[in-house]
Amino acid sequence: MPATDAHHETVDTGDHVVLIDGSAYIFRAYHALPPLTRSSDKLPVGAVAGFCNMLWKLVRAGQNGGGFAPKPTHLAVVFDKSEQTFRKDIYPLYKAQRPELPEDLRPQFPLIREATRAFDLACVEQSGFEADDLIATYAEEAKARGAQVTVISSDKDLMQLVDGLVRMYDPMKDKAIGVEEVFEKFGVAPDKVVDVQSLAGDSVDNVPGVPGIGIKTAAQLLAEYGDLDTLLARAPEIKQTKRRENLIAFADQARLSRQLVTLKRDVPLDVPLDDIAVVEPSATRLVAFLKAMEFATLTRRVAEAYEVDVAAIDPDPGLRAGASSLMAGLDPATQTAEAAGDGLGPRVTPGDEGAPMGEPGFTPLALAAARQAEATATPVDRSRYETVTTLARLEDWIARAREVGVVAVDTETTGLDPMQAELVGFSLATGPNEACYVPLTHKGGDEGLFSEGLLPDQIPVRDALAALKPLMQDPAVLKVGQNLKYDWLVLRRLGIEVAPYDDTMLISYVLDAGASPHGMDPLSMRWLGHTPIKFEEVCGKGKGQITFDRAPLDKASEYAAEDADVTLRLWRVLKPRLASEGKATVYETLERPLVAVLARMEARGIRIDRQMLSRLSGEFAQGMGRLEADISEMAGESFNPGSPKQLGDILFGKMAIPGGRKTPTGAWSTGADVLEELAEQGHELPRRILDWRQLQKLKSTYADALPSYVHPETGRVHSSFALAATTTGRLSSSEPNLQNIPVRSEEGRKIRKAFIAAPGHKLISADYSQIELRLLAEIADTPSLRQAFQDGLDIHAMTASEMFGVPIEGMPGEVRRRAKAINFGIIYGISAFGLANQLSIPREEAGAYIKRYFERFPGIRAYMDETRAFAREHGYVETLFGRRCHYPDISAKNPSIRAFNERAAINARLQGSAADIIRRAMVRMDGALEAARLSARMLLQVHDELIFEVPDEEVDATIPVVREVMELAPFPAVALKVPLKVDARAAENWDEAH
DNA sequence: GGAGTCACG
DNA sequence: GACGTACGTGACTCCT
Repeated sequence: MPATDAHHETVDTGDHVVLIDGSAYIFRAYHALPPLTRSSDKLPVGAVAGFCNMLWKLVRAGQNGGGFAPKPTHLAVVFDKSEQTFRKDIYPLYKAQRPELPEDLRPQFPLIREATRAFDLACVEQSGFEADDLIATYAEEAKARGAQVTVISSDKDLMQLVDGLVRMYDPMKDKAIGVEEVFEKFGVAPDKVVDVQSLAGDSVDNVPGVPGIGIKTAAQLLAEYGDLDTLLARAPEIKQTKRRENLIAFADQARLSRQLVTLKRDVPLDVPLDDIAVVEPSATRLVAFLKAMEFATLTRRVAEAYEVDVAAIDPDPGLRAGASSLMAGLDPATQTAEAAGDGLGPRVTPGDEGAPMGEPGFTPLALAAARQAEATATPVDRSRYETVTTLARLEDWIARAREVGVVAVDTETTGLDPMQAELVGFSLATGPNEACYVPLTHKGGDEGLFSEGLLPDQIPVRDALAALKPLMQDPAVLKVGQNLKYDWLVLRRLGIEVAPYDDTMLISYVLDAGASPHGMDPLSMRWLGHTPIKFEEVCGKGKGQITFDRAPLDKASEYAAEDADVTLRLWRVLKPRLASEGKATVYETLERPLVAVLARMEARGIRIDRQMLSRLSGEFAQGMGRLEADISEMAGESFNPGSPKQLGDILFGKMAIPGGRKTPTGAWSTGADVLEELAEQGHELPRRILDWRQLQKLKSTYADALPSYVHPETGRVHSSFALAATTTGRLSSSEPNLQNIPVRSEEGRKIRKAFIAAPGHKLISADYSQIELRLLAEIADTPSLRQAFQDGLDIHAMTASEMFGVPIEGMPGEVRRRAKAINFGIIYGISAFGLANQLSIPREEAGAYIKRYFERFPGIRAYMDETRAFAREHGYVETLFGRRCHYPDISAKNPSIRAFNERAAINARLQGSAADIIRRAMVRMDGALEAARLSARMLLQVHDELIFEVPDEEVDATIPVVREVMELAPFPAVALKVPLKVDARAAENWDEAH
């Protein structure tokens, strides 16, 4: 090893002093380099590896023509020592926004100091001073002695040091920064950089600057006025009103900023400049260190250069795997961060329209990766949350949200129903652990006549909402929620329409439907390795549960702020996956816009005729009473017909009727199919039971329950539509479920008649005809089926004719019924057993039908085989529009589980494509109606049907618009060969419109 | 809280 | 030849 000039101690002309900003290096390396871990124990060492490679290149400079000339004669790695610096003393907010250190970065700090020592290089830090001040002081002294200086850092705060003798060097971009580069960045020479920074401020370090002045303006002003002091003195001359006023009003703030950004060049150095001379390292010690780190390549290189035997040197015992406590404090989230990082390639599937670039919340991949890492690696620290009690602090948070451009929002209310719950407070998050809760109507104080029991120190609701509203509607700030439709509705009732927004639940749904749940707690566990506070821990559960406004405020505040914190972290992790997995279009076209569409539908609600339902309830009760009398007489005893257990005992025990089946749990099966069969054999009791059950269902689930859902103020029923509930992309409806209102039986349709239009209005029902069969013809590419749809044939009759050779004219009903059952069976991923069951025919016969079907309609079998194979290989299937439905058990060893998943996967492509189509129609519907100046409003969606409420006089004009939007919904994303057909009708009630 | 049943597409 | 089935939901009632 050719020796460095070891005699070199006194710095003078011709020397090259290299100063490395250690802390900055670690951060940049951490974010720029892959999350490398030591293989034996997963110790994170990415930054250390980069650092060692850099040091090696530096000390080897000149030996192999390396570009870092001249070779360093003096070198120090400089670190920040403590948080408390003179800058904090003059301005406490300085660097107050610094995020918590990522968990897998923290252990790398001591390692980097170790690495510096292993290279026998100086490691410098001094309490009370930032690394930048030390660097400035060394640079200043070296320069004074005529030496050349290189500062290894890309920190703009150091750019003020650059001049003819001092240059900077960006280790990540491998790029030198001289006077010219500084001018490019700041628009001024290096000696004016401080003045620019004093004016422009710095949001990262919390340097205030002068409002309304950025780097460009600052440079321009300085070009005109020379320097900061002159500018501030002559500020009254400035023409632009706002700028002039700000410069005068914030002159002191500018001067304070100058104190903050000006580097101290006269720190009394603990380690004198002469002591940082580069000396030859001990090859043994260096190799021992590198070996302990398990940097195979570098270890070999160093050993070769020094001509030492790697095998003869033991890894540093204090650092090698298992011997150190460096892993302590690392939590499982670190592993998650690595796993997540792996999925982050720059890969974007062609054809995907990608994440919209100009939109708030868009982040370049590299930054997204850094944020993602930070979100997962920074442990949740609830002690850092703030409970906001003053309007001024709320304004601060709102300003911070504007600065960041992305804010997570969560509302806390008195209940689960967004149409009725009252707002209690809200939380915001702008970064990991950077979250607050704003309590508004928490109670617990004395419930006096005037105080309403409100706790003190809460911002008046009106003031808080007035402050919040502009942020929630600011087009430049992305609002992130988890199940945002809830918060959207709560806020809309208070006059706030949130936009633009993202929903982490929906992002997860697009990426992982069928693979994992999308609730906040499971998402937090899965992606952050963090268990949030449970609602029950705050409000209790069961009978003793209290509303959120009565919970202890400290606990409530932590809970609420954490929800926003976790939501923002999830967004940072999940959002980049949309682009990298090619699902941004699915999210943007089929999910996100539906939040507002569905929220508006839910808010409208639908009118019901309570009197009619009450009358029906009485009718049903009478019918049940009569049946109960018959039933006890036939059974010879009185029992509860609603108890399957008791009924089973009566039918198959006491009466000993043969042909009973057992449920999977061993109980007698008394399902409708079983009772139906017994009834056909002539048994009277099962018939009565079936009738009784029907009435019981209609009475309890519909006639009695629906009126209880009528909203006290709107007088209408507001269902809730879930966007992320099914594996296939369908919506679901609940509380009440308005997607299963009876229609198949005469008695049941009486319920449907109770859904009515407002006075002067009609209900329009528009439904897709045979949409899933049409999609089967399309996706399975079956010409005869396609032709049948193009010719407008009766598809079931045509199927029957094709299979059984019966002419369509005069076809017996039974023949068509069988064909219809087969068509449905195909959609469900047919099995001989299932078809046999459905048609009550022997399995062999059903098998023969299926065989016949496959022969007559080539393409169907291939479609099913292909779908099975694809699902098996990928674990998911995709709809026509790219929605993914996951089937993790598709390769289960258990044949029945496997077959079940195969059928579900086959069905999912059809059901899911149909769901996508109606979603597209819904997204466009409001705009189309508005463009046609129609006031029709969507009220409900029932999978292939949309229900509207329309003024009488607009009915005729509305139907064609609705039909067109629905029939053309697939375009332009997909051009179907098979036409879609929509039937639409208007009437006073839902039954007659359908 | 799970099981059984049944309403819908 | 196993295995036990049509696909996707939500609400109500029993009963442990």
